[in-house]
Parts: sequence; C-alpha cells; structure tokens
Amino acid sequence: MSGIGSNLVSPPRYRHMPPRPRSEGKRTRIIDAAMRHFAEQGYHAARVGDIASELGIAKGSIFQHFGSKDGLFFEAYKKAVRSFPRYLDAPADVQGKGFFEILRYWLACTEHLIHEDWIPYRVSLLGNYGTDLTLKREINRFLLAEDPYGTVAFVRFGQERGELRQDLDQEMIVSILDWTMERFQDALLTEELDPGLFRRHGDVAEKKEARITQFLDVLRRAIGIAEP
Amino acid sequence: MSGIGSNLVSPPRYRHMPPRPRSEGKRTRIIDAAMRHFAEQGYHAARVGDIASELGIAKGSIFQHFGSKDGLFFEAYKKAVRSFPRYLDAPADVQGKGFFEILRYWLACTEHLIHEDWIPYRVSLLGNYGTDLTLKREINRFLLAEDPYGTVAFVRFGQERGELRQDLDQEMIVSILDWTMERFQDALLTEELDPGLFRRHGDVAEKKEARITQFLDVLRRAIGIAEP
DNA sequence: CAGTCTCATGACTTGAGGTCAGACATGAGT
DNA sequence: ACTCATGTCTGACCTCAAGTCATGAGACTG
Repeated sequence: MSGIGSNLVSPPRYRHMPPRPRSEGKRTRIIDAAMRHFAEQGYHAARVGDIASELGIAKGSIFQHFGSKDGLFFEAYKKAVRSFPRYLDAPADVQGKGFFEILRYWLACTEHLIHEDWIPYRVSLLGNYGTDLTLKREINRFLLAEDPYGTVAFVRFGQERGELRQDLDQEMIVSILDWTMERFQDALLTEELDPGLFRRHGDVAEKKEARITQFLDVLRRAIGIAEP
Repeated sequence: MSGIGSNLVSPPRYRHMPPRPRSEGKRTRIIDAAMRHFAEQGYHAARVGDIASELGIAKGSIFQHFGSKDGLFFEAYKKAVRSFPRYLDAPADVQGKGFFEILRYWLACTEHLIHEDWIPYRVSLLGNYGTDLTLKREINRFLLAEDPYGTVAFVRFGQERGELRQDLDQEMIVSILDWTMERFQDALLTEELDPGLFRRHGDVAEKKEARITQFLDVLRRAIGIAEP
C-alpha cells in the first residue's frame, strides 16, 4: 500500500509533464487488462506481474505508468465508473415519465448490462467494498468531484418537476439516493455475480421486478411528494 | 489472502478438538491487540509481526491460533460487532416511546460511544469496506447468521406496535434498516474518525442532531405508518 | 549526428504473510 | 519420579508479490 501520501493519483510523470505523448495507447491497454484481472480475481489476488506478462510487457513498465497497484486500480475504477450511464442519459420517452420512472428504467437496465459486460460492475464493486480505506478515501473524493452518475443534476431535475420533497435540502436527497441506489444495485448484481456476498438474498430470478417496484415505492415515500 | 477455500474460519485446531484448554486467555489477548492494530493502521498496514512483538510472542503463534491474517481479522471483527448493543437493549423508558425513538436513542448514543471506545467501530468499518470481497462474504454470512444487532427482533417489535407498514415483507424492512442504519452510522462516525472517507460530509459538529432527526424522518416515511 | 527527452526493461531489493521441525510445557498413568 | 502423549510456542526459514532503478533503445530537435 506504499504508505501514507503515496503518489496514488499522479503517476511519477517526468519533469516537463508534456500532456501525453504516444504512450496513451499503452496506458489504455494496461487499464483494460487490469480491469479484467481485478474483476476476475479480486483486488488482492490480481497480480501486477500477470497483467504485465499477459500484455507482453515488463512489470516495471506498469509501475512507471501508474506508480503502484493502488494507482492502477484507481485508474481502472475510474474508467469503470465513467463507462456507466448518467441518470439523465435515459431515453426521452422515459424521462417524460419522471424521476422515479427513470430510476426504474436504470435498475432494469443494469440487469441486462451486467450480462453483456460485467467487468466494470465488478470493478466498481471492488472499489466500493473490497480494497482499502486509504483507497476508498481517494475513490470518494473522485465520486464527489466528478459525480459520474450525474446525481446532482438528476435530483435537481426531480425537484423542478415537483416530484421531490421541498423540505429536504438537496444535499440530503443526493446522499440518500446515492446510498440506497448503490446498495440496492450492488445487492441486485452480486446476487448474480457473487451469491452470498450480501445479506438478505431473497428469492432470486423473476421476483426481481417486484423487488424493484417495492424498492422504488419505499424510496418515493422517503424523498418524494406523496402520491395523489 | 491464501487463496480460495483457505481455512479462514477454522484455525488449524489439532485432531481431537478439545474445546479450549487454557490458551483461551492468549487468544483473547491476541484478538484485543489485533483490534487495536487494525483500528489504528487499517487492514493492510497492520502487521501481524507487530502484533506479535507487542505481545512478546512469536508471530508463528498467531498463525497457529488463527490460521491467517484474514482469520485473525475475522475474529477481531466478530468481537467488535458483538460488543455493540442490540436495538432492544435500549432502556425501558426509551423502548416505551417506540420504534423510531429507539433508533434515535442509539444514533445519539453511538456518538458518545465512539469517543469512549472507538476501536470496535473502526474495526467494523474495516470489515464493511476495507478488506477484501472474500472476507466480506464471510462477514456477511456471519451477520446473517448471528444478526448481532437483533434487527429481526427489532423489526418484529415495530410491527407488533403497529409502527411499521404491513404491506412490506419483514425481509425487505430488515434489509432497508440494515443498509441505511449502517450507512448513516458509518457516515456519522467517519466524519469524526476519518474525515473525507465518505461523500457528502455536511457541516460537522452541532448540526448532527438535526441530521439524525432528518434521517429518522426520511426513514419513518419509507417504512413507517404515516403519522396522524 | 549529437543531444535530450521519453519510455521500456529485467534483474534486484524489500518485506510481509505463512510454514514447520523441533523445543517446551502440562497432565495422567504407573 | 519417570515417561509418554498431547498440546503449545518458537524462530529460523521460505515464498512470493510489490516496488526500485541503472541502463539502454527509440524518437524527436536543432
């Protein structure tokens, strides 16, 4: 973990910091391979050496680019998270149906996306629960700074449509949404990728839609305007 | 991490498995020291060797007792979690005030307890977010099996008092309560122990009570019967 | 073509987790 | 007391992955 204040974020770029010469492609290839390895093996079991040899490059090269295993994971994590859609990327017709229908849409979608390409989901799961508090702090800073799912804008959207309570500050709603969605989604997907990881499994398969509805109902009561 | 199916749970007890001779005291001392080290340094940074030398014993001895660093942490985690109160341990007068007041009571208490003895809180935090998915799976199995906070009984209590919705199955309520309480509590306490670990900090100090109230309000709407 | 920069390399160091053969302790049976 | 068996402790040892760095190959500049 290379101690406190390690150069986790910034690879040890050389003095002049010329934005990015031509090694961009290599970085990308490393990150992609790393995502696969982390996703398949977990953080600890993944070996930097394996990633290097799979790519036919030297291990030292990876450290030159990313500074540490943590640094490499962090990049992989960022890439994974950035590959996810933002709330307001939902199709226009769904958006017309409002805040909670957008949520339903994405929850349903997630399920499909998982099967098509589960790697980024797994990597984000690792970032959320399976690395180290030092790294998690970094990750939270990133999430806070980038808001990669566009939660803030989405909540504003809901408020403007009058679907959300006015008596809660936006900060609080954003927090609640982040927490519960993350957790619910993690529960949904670990059910498939990783049975037994989360508590309270419930009965798999087709009850999933019912659970989504139930979850949304609870969420609506919590932060939404009471239904007519 | 010693691979899949490592003897994480069961220390390599010898053939006859005589329940526990006299080494019980030693196990306890090791676990206590381990809790301190994990709490202070985090999972990775904590060194088994340090724990051993602090106790003036051989490192090998620890491995004999707990099989692996994971195994040791798992025991520390269990001890930490078991040291927390159960929901229904609240004083009688508080219990008389009902489900949500019990929650408020514990949330307020947590704050004080943290200052008195923050070590177990930190250890449970590590178990929740800062180790490894393999271990987390073990931890979740444990939480599910032991229900150390007595959430199930507590929810039943709330249902019997008619404070909780009837149209949600108990399983769902328990999940929601577990999730949100864990998360909210983690947010409260990391604010003190570990600023910057969680997103959305809010303004520290004295607004805490207001936040608790707000949180309970949201929770009541989500899973409680609508107020008169 | 010399000079300078970036980038790649792989042998090397470090250090923590984990192992194990043997020393040591304990208690029961004779 | 002596022995044997069982259980416990030890510390030297092993393994293996993260991380380092001197060196050198390319590539661009003037």
